[in-house]
Amino acid sequence: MRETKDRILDALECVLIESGPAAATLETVAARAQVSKGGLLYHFGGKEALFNGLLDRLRELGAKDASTQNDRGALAAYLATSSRAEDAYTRTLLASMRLIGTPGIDVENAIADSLDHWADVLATTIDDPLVRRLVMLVGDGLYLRALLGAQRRPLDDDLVGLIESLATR
Amino acid sequence: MRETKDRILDALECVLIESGPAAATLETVAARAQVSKGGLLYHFGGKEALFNGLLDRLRELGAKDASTQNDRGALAAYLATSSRAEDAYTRTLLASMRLIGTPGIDVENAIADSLDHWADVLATTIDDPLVRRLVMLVGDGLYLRALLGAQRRPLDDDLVGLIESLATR
DNA sequence: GTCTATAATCGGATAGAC
DNA sequence: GTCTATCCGATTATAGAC
Repeated sequence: MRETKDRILDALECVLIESGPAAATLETVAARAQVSKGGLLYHFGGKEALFNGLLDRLRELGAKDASTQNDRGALAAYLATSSRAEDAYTRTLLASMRLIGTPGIDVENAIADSLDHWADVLATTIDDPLVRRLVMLVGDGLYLRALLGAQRRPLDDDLVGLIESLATR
Repeated sequence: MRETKDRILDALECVLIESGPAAATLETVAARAQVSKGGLLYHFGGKEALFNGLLDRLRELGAKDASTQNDRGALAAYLATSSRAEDAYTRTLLASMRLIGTPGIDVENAIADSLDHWADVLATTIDDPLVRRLVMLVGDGLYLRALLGAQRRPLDDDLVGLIESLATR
């Protein structure tokens, strides 16, 4: 069976995305991961440690994503990722966003870093820093909509085309 | 002295923005508003009612904003608003965003409506629906950054210029 | 490494005085 | 309309068995 620690973090993501931070009690998360409260507390010393565990995973996945997609069409990849919640990275990011404002952990910085790391990836494709910032903001907007739970309608091809025409002019 | 109800909602906004939803207990909010827990509960029957009170305020301010800024340069107004947290509307919106994922109240819809109402305002300025969607997403991105607490650097004039050139082409 | 039981705390909500 | 006192349930965390 998969590492218990990972299973617990998966469970945390589920609970956060489905029911929000208030529902993410130790007991609920433990039950979802099929361990007892005590079992969970063996792996994560407390609630803060649990949440920080999620942020660690976010940083990990972010780094992996960056190295992978450096070569592919970065722009298309970025816009696609922002509007899709199926891949592990986006799931973790969305779950982490539910923790914004939790005292004692630096969610905001972890997320901002995670978003900003795309700027480096995009730099290989888009020369104009102004256009790059525009594209970043569009991506951020897509993430906000995803956070609001908007049905994840894939970005119109037309809109992608418009953005690409800017990126390559 | 200002209406107690309003003072309580002001206090709620402060607590939410400064310390997040977990810190927004009845006691903390009441203290900040300089009333007792009992006093707060006289005006809002419970926690859900309190939170819904904030969403009501959001809808109210949104409607007011819409009618006011219909005539001005809507695009510039929108982009400016998104990146500023001083005005009442943006404060309320940012505070409401901290409630995303709270069970029992429909924060997500209230916020999505609030953001979408700008689409109508922008329609008076931007004909192309594609460009309009692009501008909306940029605005959404600015709000996400504001939620993350990014120092609210005013949007570069250059970027506004780029967007305006799209809007009027 | 995982469990059960329990201690200690905190937060929401009620009742009733003023 | 506002306060204090109180109750009750939920939640975090600890202790110790297996």
